[in-house]
Amino acid sequence: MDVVSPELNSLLPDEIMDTEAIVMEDVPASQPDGTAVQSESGDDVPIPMETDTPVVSENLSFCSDASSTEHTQALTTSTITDSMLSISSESQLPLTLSSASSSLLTLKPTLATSTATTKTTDSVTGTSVTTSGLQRLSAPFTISAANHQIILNKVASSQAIEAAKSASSSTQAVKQEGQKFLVRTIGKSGQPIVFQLPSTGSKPGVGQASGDAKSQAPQFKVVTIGGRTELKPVIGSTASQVPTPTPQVKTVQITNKTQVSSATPIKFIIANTVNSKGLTAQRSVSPVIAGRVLTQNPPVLPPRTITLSEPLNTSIQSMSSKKIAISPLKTPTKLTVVSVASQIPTSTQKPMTLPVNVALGQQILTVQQPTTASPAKVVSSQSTAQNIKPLQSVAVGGVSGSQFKTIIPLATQPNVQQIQVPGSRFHYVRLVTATTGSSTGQTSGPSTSSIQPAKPMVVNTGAVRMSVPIVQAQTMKQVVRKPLTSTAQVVTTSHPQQRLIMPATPLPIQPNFTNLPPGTVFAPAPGGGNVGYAVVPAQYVTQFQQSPYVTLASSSGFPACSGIQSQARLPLNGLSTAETTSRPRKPCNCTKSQCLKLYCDCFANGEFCNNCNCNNCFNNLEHETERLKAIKTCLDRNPEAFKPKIGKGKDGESDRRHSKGCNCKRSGCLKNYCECYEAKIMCSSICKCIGCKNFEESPERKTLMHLADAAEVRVQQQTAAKTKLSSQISDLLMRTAPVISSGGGRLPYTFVTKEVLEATCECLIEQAKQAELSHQPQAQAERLILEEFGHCLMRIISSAGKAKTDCASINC
DNA sequence: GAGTTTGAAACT
DNA sequence: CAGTTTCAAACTC
Repeated sequence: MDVVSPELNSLLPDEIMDTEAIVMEDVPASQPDGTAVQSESGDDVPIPMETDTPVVSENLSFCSDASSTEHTQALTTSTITDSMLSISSESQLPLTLSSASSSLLTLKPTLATSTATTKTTDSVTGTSVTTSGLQRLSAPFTISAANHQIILNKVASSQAIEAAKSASSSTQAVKQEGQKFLVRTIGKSGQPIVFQLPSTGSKPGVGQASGDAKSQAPQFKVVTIGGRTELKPVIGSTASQVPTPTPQVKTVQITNKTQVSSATPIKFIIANTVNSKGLTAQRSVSPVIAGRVLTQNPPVLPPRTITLSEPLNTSIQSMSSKKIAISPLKTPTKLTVVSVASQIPTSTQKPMTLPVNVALGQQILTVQQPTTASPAKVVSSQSTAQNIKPLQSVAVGGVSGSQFKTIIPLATQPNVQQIQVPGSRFHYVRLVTATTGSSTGQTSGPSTSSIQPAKPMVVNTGAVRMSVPIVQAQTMKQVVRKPLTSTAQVVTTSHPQQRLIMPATPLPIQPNFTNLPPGTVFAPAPGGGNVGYAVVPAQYVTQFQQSPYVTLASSSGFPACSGIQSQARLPLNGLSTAETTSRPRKPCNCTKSQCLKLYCDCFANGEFCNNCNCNNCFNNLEHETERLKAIKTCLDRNPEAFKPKIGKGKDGESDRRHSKGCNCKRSGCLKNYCECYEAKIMCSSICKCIGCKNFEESPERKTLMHLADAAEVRVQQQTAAKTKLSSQISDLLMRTAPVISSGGGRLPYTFVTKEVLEATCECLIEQAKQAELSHQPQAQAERLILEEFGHCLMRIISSAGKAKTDCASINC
């Protein structure tokens, strides 16, 4: 993934982290204005994420400014499950699409002006749609569907509709209700898709659209990408028809733009023309597959990728070869949001507004830029949420100044906010000062934790060491990731005192919470106030919660660090917390690495050493500086160094598999040397092991499994036997003790002297030897030993009773 | 418990 | 990226 440039990153909201990639790529203005929409169906290889959280639902709210009358939106979605799509433009045409199921949605308004030129080119590597001229997105649209596709065409092109309908077996009822279009029975679930238009009804391009429709009939071609039919507009233009250079896109599997072909599922691509300078520039869109920026480089023009939050009207042309891959999300569903700005040269230059709300899974990301353009309204609806609570916030931008709406109400204390990242091993406690408490409480949404509600803590960040440089962002938002079953969260804020948790420079530390080992403290941005983020192991948070008032005033990050350095109970290598808690981590024995390299399991698991046998250990808060440096080094070497190695595999494969695969050569992957075997998973295709025997049908593996099971059974039996014996002894003591103690004598166990104990052990050992010599089964041997132990106890008790009786007689 | 084996991590 | 070295855990005796 390309590194975010500082200047671009400064414009990025922090919500972009851990979400689907959102890329806006701008092409220098050396070419006629156009829009290149790259629909791509790259490989479905999911990008490793910090969590294995599958995103079931997607919410996408896309709002862009088209202050001019020209506007083009192209929307192509695929694999949308429980998705919500909200598209809004400054041209007073907010759209809200809410769809469920895996409908393939294509929203492509035709060009509103006769000068518009759209040309679709295809190549082996991709398909691009180049739009020249300005376009207007206006209602009414023609909605047609074909194979879970919806085509919105402002022009009621009966031809296209009929063609689409004829090709579609699914029935749709397109109903226009005032400013709403209700498309029912879309897709498989029948979840209605609502295209909601602004109440003003002012659709600048309606009349014009009709004319355009006549003069320029929409041309849609059915393109099947990834086995799904996609309608791709082929819009002719009276203007200069500049052929679009064939985009050089990797992993594009669109082989035929006009014919149905089978390919991998296409990605979710939104192409939207927005207002910007240099509208004559042809804009090339780089598809992003699973967070991977696939740059299509025009033969002449360098690729340029801009962020959604970038003020396009000011800096598009000044940037070149800058890409930002926003928020790869670990999900099979790919999302690519491409926004292409175009503007009529003669139109009034208006400040670009590109508010974008992207809700992915349980997240809604909001990107907003101040604008002076006409108000835009984003209406987001989430009608298909299954496990999602009602959408808590809908960020609205596009109006002059900040016009965010629906900020998640925060129930937590303003000073301290806990962020729990699903799948992450760490909790993140946002450290704020009291002066910022009132505002930060509003803007951050730590209440996402469904497991550990935040509790008030007194945090003094003034002395917290800020070790990770973070450049202040223009907008400040927080990413709050929630478990799947939790409520969709939107954390949107424009509060200036919150900062972007994302390096503005290509820091080795990725903008990824899970990459941050515990103890990491984000430094406040220069002038950004004393707001820091401390990455704390989950255990620490738990401890903090147990002690509601914890003062973090130590320069070393946490006071009394030694006192809280108990072993963190964090999910390790894909194991659940319960698994890890039930199996305490082994203490390390590092001698040379100072426990600051991944050789050390403690360090690798993001834990402090505690009760370890290591020498010269630096993996503690006393050596925070060295530790953070080591963390940085590790992340520099491997950004995913601190991520669990065991993650979910592809569909159809085992749920758990090694992220990198093993490289075993001599162990046959049947010893704990093998990380796969150690994790109790089988080797996968990505393993590079030699002589692997750790596969499903392996007889060796089965044998080992049987042996392991047998051993486990034996352990359980022994445990049960010991428990039973203990119970029996306890009962026996309870029965005999009153009798003995009633006379004022000693209890039976007081007769267990050293000599008695040694004699008992000798008896037990002798019994074991006899059992071994007689080749008794282990279970039988254990039984005999236990019986002997019982006999010994009985003799002890009997002797004790006899001794007491004798004593009593003597006393008499 | 010492020594050996092993493979990941680190290094070149 | 490949080969080598380092390292600590796993394993054996």
